[in-house]
Amino acid sequence: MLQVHVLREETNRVIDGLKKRNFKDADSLVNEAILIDKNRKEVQKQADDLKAKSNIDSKKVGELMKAGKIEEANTIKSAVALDKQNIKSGEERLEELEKRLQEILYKIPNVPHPNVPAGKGAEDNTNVYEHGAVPMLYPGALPHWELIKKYDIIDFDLGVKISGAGFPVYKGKGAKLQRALINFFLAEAEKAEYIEIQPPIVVNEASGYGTGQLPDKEGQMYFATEDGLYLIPTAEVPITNMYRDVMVQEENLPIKNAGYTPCFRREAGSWGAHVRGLNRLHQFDKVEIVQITKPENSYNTLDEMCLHVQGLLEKLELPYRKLLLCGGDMGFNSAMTYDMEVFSAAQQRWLEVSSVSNFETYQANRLKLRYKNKEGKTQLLHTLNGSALALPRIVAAILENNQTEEGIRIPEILRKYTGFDWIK
RNA sequence: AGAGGAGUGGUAGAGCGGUUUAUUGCACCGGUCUUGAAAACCGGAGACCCUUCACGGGGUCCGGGGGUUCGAAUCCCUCCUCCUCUGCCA
Repeated sequence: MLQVHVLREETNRVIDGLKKRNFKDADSLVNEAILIDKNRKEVQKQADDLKAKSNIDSKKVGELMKAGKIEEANTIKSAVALDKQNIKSGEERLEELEKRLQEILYKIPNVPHPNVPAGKGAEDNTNVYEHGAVPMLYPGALPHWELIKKYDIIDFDLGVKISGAGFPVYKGKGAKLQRALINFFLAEAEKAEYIEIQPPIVVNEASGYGTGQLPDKEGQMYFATEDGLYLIPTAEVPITNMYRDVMVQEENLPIKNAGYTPCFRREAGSWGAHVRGLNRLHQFDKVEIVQITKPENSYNTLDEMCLHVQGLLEKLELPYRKLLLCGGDMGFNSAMTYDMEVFSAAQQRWLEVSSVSNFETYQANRLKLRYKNKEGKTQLLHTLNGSALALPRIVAAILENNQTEEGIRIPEILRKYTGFDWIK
């Protein structure tokens, strides 16, 4: 969430920025937040002054009692009791105002970076880079949902039987390919000096709020009602929340973490025509990279993280393009996002396999994630994350792009992880 | 899961209803001394909110929340976490 003082001091920048997202209520929400905050300050001032007075009076009671002046003490006592009433009602109003302010702030998305183009949706994203040639497939080449049956490596029907749609079972070389990719991604992350994390894959409510899945997106997460825990939709949630309420030492920056986890998404309402096979699942595997940086470094870091992801795709010999998302297509929390899409040759479609974002202070403000700068001032840090990478669509592209009449060729770089060169 | 114990500033650890603006040691930072360092001595240190152009001032924070009281780190309730013992189980 944005800081109120930013709304107050940079009102026009915020409102103009939000308009790039097509965010309709920008004017009214921002102005309402400023107004409530002003009100809040007045109420707090009154309550604080009254508290200061009753603190002094209470101390006086103690002194008078000690001196044996019971009469005078009792007079002050009753005065303090009256002040207490007023303090209590002031605090109730304060609490109410703070709650209302918070609710409004939760509704305001992050302000896009100046370089983010305005736009409504996917059609307004900017293609900033393309790499690799689209492979020519032999006649009769198959989409991945046919290939997995032909070679018996992933079984959706079995998943339906034991869980439901969107929970595939990986078998034999399918399972090993999956495991090989995870190991490859983690090894590459380690080379890039990310510390590996194995976090819990269920999180509490506070963590959901910390990274911004709550309060709005609870419908997208699986929820264990008995224990009040959510299944994570991405490793971003547990990993970034490790730093909730943390004051980082400057010499420990930047923080670089990478983690492999399964991810769970209910995908309520997002099932449609293009979601066959591995294109969209309720459970999938992903390696996520997370960085926490000083504000002045975060955009260099965003580039660095993109290049890391691009390197992975190049090593896997997958043709890809890099998109700068427009305001309307960006996630709620993000100030700037690049998507990486691989070309899946049999489907003849671009598939999103990574999303790399800079949240600036938007998450850090909720998380209370800060450091002390050289002047000794406490400052919010910037958080960033990116998929490196999400597995299912990578698997789909590898299967489709590398198919031959003899079988599916495993990319060179993966062979030491899979232990086999072909799926036949 | 049951019984008992405990959660205090970076850390260790006092305080158990009003001289606490929370003792003190260690660690930390600054200074004196020293060629330099160590030791010694002196001094300083937190977070958040409000107020002020600024100096400063006020408020809140002793695991979280609630209560008793004129006044709570201190008493009561509740939740969380940790430790010990018992039970159960990968």
